[in-house]
Amino acid sequence: MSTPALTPTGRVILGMIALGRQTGYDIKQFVDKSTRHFWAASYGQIYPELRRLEDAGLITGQSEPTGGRARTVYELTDAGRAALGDWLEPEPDAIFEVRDESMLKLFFSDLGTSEQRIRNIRAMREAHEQTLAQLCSLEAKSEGHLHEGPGLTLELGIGLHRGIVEWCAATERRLAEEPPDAG
Amino acid sequence: MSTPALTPTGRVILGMIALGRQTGYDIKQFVDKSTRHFWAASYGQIYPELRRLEDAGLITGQSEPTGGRARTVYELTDAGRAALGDWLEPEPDAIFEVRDESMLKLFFSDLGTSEQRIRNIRAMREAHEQTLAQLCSLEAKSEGHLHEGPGLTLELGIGLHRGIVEWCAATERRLAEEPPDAG
DNA sequence: AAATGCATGTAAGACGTTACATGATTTT
DNA sequence: AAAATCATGTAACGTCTTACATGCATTT
Repeated sequence: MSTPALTPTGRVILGMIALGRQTGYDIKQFVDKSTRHFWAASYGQIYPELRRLEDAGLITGQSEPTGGRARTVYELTDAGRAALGDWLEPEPDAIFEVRDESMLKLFFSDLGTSEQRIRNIRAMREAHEQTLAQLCSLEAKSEGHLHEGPGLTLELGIGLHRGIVEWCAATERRLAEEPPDAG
Repeated sequence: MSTPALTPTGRVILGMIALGRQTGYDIKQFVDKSTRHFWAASYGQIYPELRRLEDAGLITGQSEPTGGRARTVYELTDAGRAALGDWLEPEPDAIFEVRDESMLKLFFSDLGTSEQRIRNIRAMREAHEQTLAQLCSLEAKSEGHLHEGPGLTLELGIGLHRGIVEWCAATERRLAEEPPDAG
């Protein structure tokens, strides 16, 4: 028999606490700086989920105010470590979901003008160039840790966004060379 | 002033009807064969959303049974064409979301063994190899339409999944060469 | 006769974001 | 004195998946 399944947000929270993140606020900040590009979380999920994880006995929280400011510090229980260890095991049906509105617009772009299609690809490229720049600035700060988990996902994320940017650039050139209405 | 905003599932439905898909069932089948890898939709969303779009005056449905089997056929109204045209315009803040559980496991993989990390990357590669194979078989069927919308998104999807597969393969080799515990 | 495909739909629950609300501490 | 940061939380709403239920038509 195995430990009960973690909810989606529970997974990232448990992992973050295992990495030493202590408060809901702390977890949120760190998620935004590290896993956001492949696994996001909002306060509206995090705080209720911390309660549920505590009720389930996977974490324990202690009130540790800073001056007059309320603050709850969490750590893993043995059950929490076990649940995290179970979840960490590879599985063939792990979640992989993409929702890309620019690609959807591109998919339907035969319904618009060819000029609109090119502008859509350009907007797409610019958005991914921004994300790429953010990821690259993170990489610069984490020199020498590229064989560790966070370094590996960062490297993969950079590769993916760079791939999209390059495909967009190449496609922009290709479409510009083509006759606008070759039926 | 502009047309009212489309819901997420409304976007793909309106576009699919514009492409000639007539029934909810038809839309679902086609989504699964074309946009699924970057924009999915389920029956539980599609049928209620068809009602809402009709109530909003963006599509009209007619009952056209096949023998004794109920069947409702939809088409766009002028308002629907206008709403679709508006949405088709590029926007810098278009939705782009990824949720990749294998990457999350990889991110936290310092908490497990290095052998587990490699198995995780292998599982990840195998999953994406499957998706890649499916996309490639679609590409084989759509020869000569690669400058049209669906061809472009298919090409991009293939590139992305191929990129992931290659990164996994390269990283598997790299990690196999490394000492298992170089602190 | 059975299996597959066509076709529609709902109900329950899980999941998620956004906006709002509050207030202390620290930095500028 | 103001702005930014630390810190917690909720309510409303939007969205989505899953599982279930039904039944005809076509193919094997």
